[in-house]
Amino acid sequence: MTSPASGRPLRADALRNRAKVLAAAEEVFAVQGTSASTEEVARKAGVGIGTVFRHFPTKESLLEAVLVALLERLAAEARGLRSADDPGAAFFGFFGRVVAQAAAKQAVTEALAEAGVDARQATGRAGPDLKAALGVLLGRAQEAGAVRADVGAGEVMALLAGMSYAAGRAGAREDVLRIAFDGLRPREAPDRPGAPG
Amino acid sequence: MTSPASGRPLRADALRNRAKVLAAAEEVFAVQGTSASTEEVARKAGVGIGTVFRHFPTKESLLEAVLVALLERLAAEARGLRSADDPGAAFFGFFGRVVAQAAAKQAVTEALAEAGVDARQATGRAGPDLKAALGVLLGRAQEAGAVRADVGAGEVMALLAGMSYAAGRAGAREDVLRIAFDGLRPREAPDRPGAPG
Amino acid sequence: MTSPASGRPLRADALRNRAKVLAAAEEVFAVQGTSASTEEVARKAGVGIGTVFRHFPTKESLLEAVLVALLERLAAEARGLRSADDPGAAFFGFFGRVVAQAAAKQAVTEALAEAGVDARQATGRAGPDLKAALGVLLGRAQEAGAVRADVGAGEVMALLAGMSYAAGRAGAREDVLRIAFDGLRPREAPDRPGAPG
Amino acid sequence: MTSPASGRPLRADALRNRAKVLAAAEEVFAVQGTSASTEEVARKAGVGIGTVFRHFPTKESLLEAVLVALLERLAAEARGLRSADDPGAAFFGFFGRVVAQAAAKQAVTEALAEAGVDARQATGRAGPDLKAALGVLLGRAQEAGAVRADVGAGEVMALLAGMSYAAGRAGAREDVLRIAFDGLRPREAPDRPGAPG
DNA sequence: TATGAATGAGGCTTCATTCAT
DNA sequence: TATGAATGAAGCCTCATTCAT
Repeated sequence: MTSPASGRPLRADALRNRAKVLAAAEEVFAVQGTSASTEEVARKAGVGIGTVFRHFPTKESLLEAVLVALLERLAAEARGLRSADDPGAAFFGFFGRVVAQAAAKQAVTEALAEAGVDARQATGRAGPDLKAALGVLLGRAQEAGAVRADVGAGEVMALLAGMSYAAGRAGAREDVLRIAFDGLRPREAPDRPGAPG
Repeated sequence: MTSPASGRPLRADALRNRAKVLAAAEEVFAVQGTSASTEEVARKAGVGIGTVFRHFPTKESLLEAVLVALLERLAAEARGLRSADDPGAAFFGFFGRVVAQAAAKQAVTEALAEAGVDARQATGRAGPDLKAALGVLLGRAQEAGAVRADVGAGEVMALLAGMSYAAGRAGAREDVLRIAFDGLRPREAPDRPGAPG
Repeated sequence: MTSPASGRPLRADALRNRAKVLAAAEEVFAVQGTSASTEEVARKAGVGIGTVFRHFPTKESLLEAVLVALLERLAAEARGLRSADDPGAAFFGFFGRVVAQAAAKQAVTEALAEAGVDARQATGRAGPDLKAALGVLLGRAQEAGAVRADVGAGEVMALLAGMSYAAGRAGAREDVLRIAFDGLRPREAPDRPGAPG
Repeated sequence: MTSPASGRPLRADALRNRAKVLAAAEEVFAVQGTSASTEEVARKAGVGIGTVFRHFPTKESLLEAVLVALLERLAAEARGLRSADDPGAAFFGFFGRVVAQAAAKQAVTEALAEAGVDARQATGRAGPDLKAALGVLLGRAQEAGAVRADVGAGEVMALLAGMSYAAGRAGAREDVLRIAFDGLRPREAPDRPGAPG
């Protein structure tokens, strides 16, 4: 997602501008919600409004780019945990960090929801990419017995979106996450200290 | 919520119009989101734009009224289940129906979120009312051993909002609810180290 | 100006309502300017908006009625001074009181201006009536040598409107009136008792 | 007053548009009063409504700009007469021309009134500037014995506003001005071409 | 006749998008 | 390519006026 739809690679300065705009948009939308004006984004980025529209021909496309960037970052983080020592901790840790981020940036929640809506469309490859990376974490956690076997990546994505929403709007956080985590754990309490023989 | 803020009760025809507007708003906001125009609401209600503003002097006040109406309806339903035979079924059934509604009406989710944000403010008494009614269902379900004892109404509200969001946006539904419900049920092995972090 | 244009005399209660509306309009327009809403007038009068429009079919007609009432009152006061002992004092005193009133009620200035615009039209008989009454005061003051002989009632009306405006908007009052009064006095008789007040 | 509040000077074409809008506003407000619509101003200026709001973010700010422009023009004219040969003629001539202008442009009267209301606030520096320039003309005319010594610039401003109002609304003009001028002249030197012999 | 609810034109303002500089 | 001025559709809201109760 670093070149324009047209194909041709951007000049270095144009690329830099694109990045500035994207960063500004991320922050502005995070703070003011997605109804913030494009002008505001331009101001924050220190470029003219025309430059914003040159890189993102539509406000919607700008919004999409922000969501894609967020999803890509999450996917990258998930991929980095692919071979963590403790698969359960990796999975739950990742889940928790995403929700914490979402509490601060509404756009994260939207990105997750968007990605969940069938995991294609607007966000292009980013949704499926995240889902795949999350699927790997999930699989390993399931193999390790830390997560019940009968849930799939799709459900976890949805749960993630829901918890992110709850974290951002409704005042809860840890308490609600605890419920979701317990719901994700194996019912039988497989091999965990403290369970019956 | 059937008389205007000003005082004196409305004439029968005015009351009818108020209801028409409210119903139209509910539907319009459900379908198009809360950014739908007031004009659209008026059109759907079959009244002039002036009539909408006579009853709800601000778009915000109209939105609030819609949310309050939704919350009141949910609270009423919850209160109706106060003495249901099977407290567990009552609680989980209610939870599930709310989420199902939310899948169709985005406004329900917003109402829940709004209500959760400390349960006062914009939605007035409606938020706390729902929380209280839900608390009763929860308490009985807990007494009956159908729900774990260490969760409160606030967390359930937040979970409800999150699940509603997930249901409406991310494509899931029953599968995700299953996880949440399992998380709410008492563990077979009550005390167990390892909470989310 | 106590019966409707239609002819038929009003019932006692209707007449009372008309008066209430007129009084309310006078006060509301005085305080908020002529852009105050008709609804506000109805509220102040304690009647329904429909009643206001029954008596004054147009906002403009209501405004006119207010102006006419003011002019009639001024004309009546002027007529009451017709045979005052000191014609000069009567003339200047009247002038000063009108200006003082105008400082508080913007509508007075508008009434005078309206009346001056040819002294007919909108305000009907009221403009000419005031002009005539003022003319009498002026004539006697001129005969008594208190006012220069080469000014007519029309010019005095215009001067009155101008001073009223100045008094209401620009911060002046007595100082400016003094200039106008000196301008009205005969050149030949420099010092003379009776200053503005 | 040729650059926007924001800072940086406007591009040539933008400056031209700003001027067009201002001129149009001046004319529209002159003819229809200050309640004329912004849309009308845009139409008259031959620009889109958005352009008007880009230069003047509020209707009030547009109105203010018009008043300021008028006051500045008057102040400039007054300053140009600072060293006129005949101070009396300069003073009275200026006074008369202002009133004549006001007869055509209602906005002039409002500008003067606004400026008189303490000579600050809305019109910023423009009010005091005019008052100062007028004060110079007045002072020289007083030194030359053409104007009585016991009036100040404030009173003259107020008188100017009043006469402007009278000229625009009440039908008078020269006759009324004559009264005001006589009121301004020194009492002691009734008929006077050029001063004492 | 009185009431006040209903109406809708019209006003102000915002903002995504286009285009001349 | 970058800039930011210009555009105008569209949104919210007010208010004079009409009309059913």
